[in-house]
Amino acid sequence: MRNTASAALRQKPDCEQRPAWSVTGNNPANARERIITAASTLFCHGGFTATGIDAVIARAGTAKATLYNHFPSKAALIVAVLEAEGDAWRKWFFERLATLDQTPQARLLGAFDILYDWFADPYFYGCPFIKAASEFDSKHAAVYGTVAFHKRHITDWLKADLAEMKVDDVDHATRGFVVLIDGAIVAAQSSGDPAFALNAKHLAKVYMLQRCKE
Amino acid sequence: MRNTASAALRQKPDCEQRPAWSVTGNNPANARERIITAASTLFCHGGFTATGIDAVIARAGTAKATLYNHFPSKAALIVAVLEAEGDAWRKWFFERLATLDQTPQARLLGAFDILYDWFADPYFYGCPFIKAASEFDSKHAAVYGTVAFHKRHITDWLKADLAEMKVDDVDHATRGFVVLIDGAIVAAQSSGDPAFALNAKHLAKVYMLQRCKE
DNA sequence: TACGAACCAGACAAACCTGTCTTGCCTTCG
DNA sequence: CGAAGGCAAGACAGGTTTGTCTGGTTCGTA
Repeated sequence: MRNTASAALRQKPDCEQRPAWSVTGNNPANARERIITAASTLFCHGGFTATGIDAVIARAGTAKATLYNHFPSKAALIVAVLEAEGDAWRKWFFERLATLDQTPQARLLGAFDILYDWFADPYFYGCPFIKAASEFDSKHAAVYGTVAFHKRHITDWLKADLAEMKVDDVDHATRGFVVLIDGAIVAAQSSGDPAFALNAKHLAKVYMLQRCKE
Repeated sequence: MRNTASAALRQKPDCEQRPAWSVTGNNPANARERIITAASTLFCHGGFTATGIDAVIARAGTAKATLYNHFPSKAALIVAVLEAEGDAWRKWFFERLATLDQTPQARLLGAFDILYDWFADPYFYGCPFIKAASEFDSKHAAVYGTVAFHKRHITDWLKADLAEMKVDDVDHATRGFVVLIDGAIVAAQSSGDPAFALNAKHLAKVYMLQRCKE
């Protein structure tokens, strides 16, 4: 194997750090959380398949047996990572959302400012669920279950706010906001420019001016 | 290795087919094209890293030496696949775009109908460039070069049409359309519902009504 | 102190992955 | 005809991956 070009496809595990919104950033005594934290960082930066178990335990500082004591397989670890990432992200996002003005308009527009802060984090790595849906086929039911669960949370929130605004067609409007949010995430991640959140916000504002009854 | 749960992370290579827009769908005598075609299908469905060289040559019906005669490494094959996918997709997209009315408004809105047809293809697997940008770190320069090249084509087209429309701020408007297109792709792919193209189209229409000078 | 749970370290097996090389078939062209 | 080149088939090497197992250490509690 003299051809070493494939080494360019593997990542160096040292430089990745946890983003600010993550709860499990510091080193807790609990081995399970250390594994989840290390795996989240490595999976989300280097890819789920490309990152090996050995890299995870090296970063977590645990034994391999400990990992397989907590998770029956790498596939189960991936699902657990996605669940933990979703929990932490939603906690961060909805807590920040709760500090905004109590009108649905203010929340819907302010959400894009929160997205901006997410994108501007120096350790921003994109949305783990979009990554997982990109990397795995839809046949992987467990992975796609976590994707659907997260997306359901977002759409439930959007629907509630849009219904409160008495918008014409709540479902239609919700799907429009899903497009704006997903698009902002992908554009910001693939370009590295967090300002796409503000472009999405502007589209949302124009939409709300034209669509809102009151 | 009695624990076989990780088998759930690998794909069955038989069921994937080429989408309708693909040019290299049929089996040409040329070995290089057969490899590109097979690799495109397998990579885009099963993931770039998770798909092995053996699966590619088995589907292409070639020898391993033939593959390494045409491509120096798997990393080079991935780049070649992305370039071929981009060429074929842009050819399909812009040829369909050319059949639309010759006003920039008609082209910009009609583009979302073309996206709808793309999403509705039974073998739609999302955007290879979004997949690649999700799976690989931005440190992989060759991969990210193809992503930037493709994105540049799209933004150049958007900018030309928006400038022709004499929209207020062409760059700002272009970024808004990038959000709409990326969002429609991701929402449609992760949900399997092509109608997100029409939600994006509606947002574009509202935006153009409010923003266009004439 | 004794005990047990949790954990670290690392050897190990079996499979798989990338990349190289050999052999031989078949086509094409001088 | 004969040489050459493209290609299929597949063995092979070296490394990596997931997952298991053993042995020893630490820590909390009775």
